[in-house]
Amino acid sequence: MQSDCKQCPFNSKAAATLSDCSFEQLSENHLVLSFKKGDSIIKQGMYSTNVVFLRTGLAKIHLQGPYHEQIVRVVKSPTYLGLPTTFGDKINQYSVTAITEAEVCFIDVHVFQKILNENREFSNEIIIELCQNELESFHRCANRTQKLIRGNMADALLEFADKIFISDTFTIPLSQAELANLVDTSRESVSRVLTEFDKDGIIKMTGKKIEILNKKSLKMISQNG
Amino acid sequence: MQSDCKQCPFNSKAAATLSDCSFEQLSENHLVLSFKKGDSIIKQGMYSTNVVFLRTGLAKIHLQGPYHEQIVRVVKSPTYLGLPTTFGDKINQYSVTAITEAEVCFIDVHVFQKILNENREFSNEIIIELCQNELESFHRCANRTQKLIRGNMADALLEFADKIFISDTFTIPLSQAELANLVDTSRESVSRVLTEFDKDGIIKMTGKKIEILNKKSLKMISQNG
DNA sequence: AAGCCTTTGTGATGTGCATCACATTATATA
DNA sequence: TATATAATGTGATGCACATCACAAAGGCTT
Repeated sequence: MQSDCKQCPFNSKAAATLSDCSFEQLSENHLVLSFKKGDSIIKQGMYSTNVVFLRTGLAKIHLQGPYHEQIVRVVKSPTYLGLPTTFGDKINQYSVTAITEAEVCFIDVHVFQKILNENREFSNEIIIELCQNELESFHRCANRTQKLIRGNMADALLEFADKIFISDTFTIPLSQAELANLVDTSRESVSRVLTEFDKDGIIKMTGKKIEILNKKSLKMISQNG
Repeated sequence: MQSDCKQCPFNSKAAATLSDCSFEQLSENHLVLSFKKGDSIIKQGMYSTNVVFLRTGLAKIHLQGPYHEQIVRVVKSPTYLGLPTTFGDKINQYSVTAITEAEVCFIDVHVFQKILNENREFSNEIIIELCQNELESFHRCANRTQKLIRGNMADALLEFADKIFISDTFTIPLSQAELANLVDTSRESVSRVLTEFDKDGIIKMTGKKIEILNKKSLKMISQNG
């Protein structure tokens, strides 16, 4: 399925700088697919020659660690995915899986490269995004390894509220086992910490729904133990 | 101090694609400085409008974590540093410190940006490098958090041997306290593990010099506990 | 609604490693 | 050469968290 990229409401900031000609190339050389929760969008170890643009929905970036699956981060549309594969050896070094319904554009590498070369602003935006990712990785990694579980769980909840859902009430589209892989703990610890937070009146859990009642406390926990 | 960049023997793969004109711009708009071990090249929190090219020597990329300093990784010349600062808010988000004698070129951002825009190959190379960094970060982070100390120490030693010094005998230009910040442990654990490895005949320590005697064992330890 | 599989809650137990504490050895400085 | 300072080695202790082991509850499927 093709579509007119210029009309796409999820046109990224980077894409906004493209020439009409480039838009046309994009429109004619991409594929839009729909994914259901749990569907694999990018699979670690597989060959691929597409750049992926997550148009709508949420996804998890994850990879096989030495002992268990590791969720690197949760991403929100609109965003590009799989750039390292595209510019590397074409073998996906990580997986991306939809954690909500999602629409995804697959763009052929050669087209993407061509557009990149013909649009300076666009390639600058891509570089900027990659740099931001690098910084985020650094800080995320330092935090995860230095903080205790309660701190990391607090961070995760705050990120869902402030970055992903932009709301203090949300339903995390991950099981506790997945949360554990995101926060670097065991499933059991996730359960324990969440019920602790609930008992302390910091959050309110109703089924899988979470409401943050006391953001200040969460931030305190994030900073101390 | 200026110099002719085209003659620079540490001309990166990326730079090799530059036009003569760009080389001239580079030559006229950069500064070469020498650093001694321990000197700060980039300082977290400081304003900066320079891209840094590490021409010779080794450096550590490090940042302030929530509880203690964290060494993100050790880098080897030739390599660019501080790109995220350049393309971000111009405030350094991490520090870089020389861990051996080092020569460094400071290139003005505007010149660098201009060269980037005028040389597609060059900007492609930069994108590729950033993508590789991202992948490396992912894997490094997954390993560090999942493996036990012995495994992480083994990885560190293997990296020094295979990636940094390209030799099984080397002197790590870091104190054990710094190694601890690199490997996510305590100084004491670093000491204990190293003496363990030495007693087991896996490495031979002579002062600060380390000789890897049994690389197979190190790889085993890296994979298991 | 019955049965099955997945997800979640919670106690009991064990352990890897941080932390503390101090001895010992290198390195720098006067 | 003496003296302060930093870097290392090594034991003893404690604790955060993984792991194990079930029970309970939700969500499927037929």
